[in-house]
Amino acid sequence: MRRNGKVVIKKLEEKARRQVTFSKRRKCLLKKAHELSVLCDVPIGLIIFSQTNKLYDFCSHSTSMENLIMRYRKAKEGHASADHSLHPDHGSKCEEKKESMMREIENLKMNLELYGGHGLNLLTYDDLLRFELQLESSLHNARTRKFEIMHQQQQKEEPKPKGKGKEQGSSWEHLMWQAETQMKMMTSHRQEDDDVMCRQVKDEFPFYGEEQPTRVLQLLRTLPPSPSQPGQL
Amino acid sequence: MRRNGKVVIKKLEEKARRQVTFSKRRKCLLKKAHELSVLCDVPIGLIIFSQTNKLYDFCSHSTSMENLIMRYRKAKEGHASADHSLHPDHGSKCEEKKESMMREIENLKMNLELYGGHGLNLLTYDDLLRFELQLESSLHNARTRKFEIMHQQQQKEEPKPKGKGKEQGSSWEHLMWQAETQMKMMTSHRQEDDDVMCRQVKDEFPFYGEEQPTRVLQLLRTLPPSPSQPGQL
DNA sequence: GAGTCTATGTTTAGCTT
DNA sequence: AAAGCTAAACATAGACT
Repeated sequence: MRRNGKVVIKKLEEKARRQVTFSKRRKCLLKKAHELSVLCDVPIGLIIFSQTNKLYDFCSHSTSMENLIMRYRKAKEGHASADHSLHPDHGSKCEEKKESMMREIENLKMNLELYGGHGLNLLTYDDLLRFELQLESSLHNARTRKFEIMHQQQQKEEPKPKGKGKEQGSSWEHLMWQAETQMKMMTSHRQEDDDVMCRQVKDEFPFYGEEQPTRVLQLLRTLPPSPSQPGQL
Repeated sequence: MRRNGKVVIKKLEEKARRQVTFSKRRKCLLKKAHELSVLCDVPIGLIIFSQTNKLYDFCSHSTSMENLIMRYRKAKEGHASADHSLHPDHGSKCEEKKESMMREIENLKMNLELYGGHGLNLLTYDDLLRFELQLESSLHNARTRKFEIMHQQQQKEEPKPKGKGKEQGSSWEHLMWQAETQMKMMTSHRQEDDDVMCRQVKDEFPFYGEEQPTRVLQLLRTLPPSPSQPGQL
């Protein structure tokens, strides 16, 4: 015969039998939790520890265990005593952090977009002036760096003529000439209108070509394509 | 007839039916959790929220939900990964998201820092040239916007002289003069050296004065103070 | 441990009250 | 909503692999 009667809900004393039952029923319980969460579209969390301290858990698809714990605590708090001990909130910490990161990303993006000409109209006049100065300073830095590179390149090619102090003057002029030529080459496909050039450049935005090729590139490309050309004069 | 076939585990769309099923199955699930915890003498915690946010929970008698949560976190931490204090868990969901957000922030910051002169040495020469063009275009946009504002301001002050097309020429020159004067005033505290000016400007970086006064300001100020002045020539 | 089998007990969908 | 009914679907104890 199979069963000898209906099961009595009482601790199974035979270790082997207990283990088997645990295995079978646990599986089923997890399955049922899943079914309920799907059928009724509700958040469910289930935590089971075996006697050997192994964890078996389930959490409905649409949420996380931490979120459930947070909600659980909030719900308890509501009608129980303002209580106790252990980490008063751990889940909300995570959520908070994510939100603040989100805000940070928004800000960074907004600021980056300024350089694409987007959102300039949100600046005060004063900030606009400061922005202009900032750009000029950036330009200065970029050009300084450019000449630095060109200088290094040149030194590689002609390994030290003689006294170095004096000669720099003439090679410097050469550098300037070189720079201008290159710049002209880069902008040679530009049309009659400056704005066209601007847009062309913006479409090619990607910097950090070596270090973070895909990440930055991808990111910058997902920024709105800097549509706001400030009104024509 | 009663049943028409095996139950498909999919969200019940009829609200009434969903509610009934939730009630029946929830009761059963709680019962099963209890049975398992007694039969096999294991700690179990079950958290269910109804769609109306009502909490139904079960916790095996020998422990408490808080204790289970603690053990749950410890168990997750153990095998997940060997990293920092915060729970690396959420079955990777939360952590993954945070990490990707972190990466995004890093990228955005790196790009923003370029404008402060930081990290220019990581750019390829080619990217540097493109960056320079980008800056020029930004400058163009900023100045266009500046003149736009000045123009609007001026129109407010002298509400339309006569024919509007021709007069613009002269007022335009006035605008230019105004702009230059303002610019000089802003930069008047500048020292003998350009770089000093650059740093001054950078320390005052904040844009978006009106729209997002604290957020952006705060953020930009937390960026490294653009230390990398490209080497002197 | 874990899977299979099967008789039996339990759950539950669809219904009515 | 809740409670009861009933047959079909499902879970599972015990045995074996």
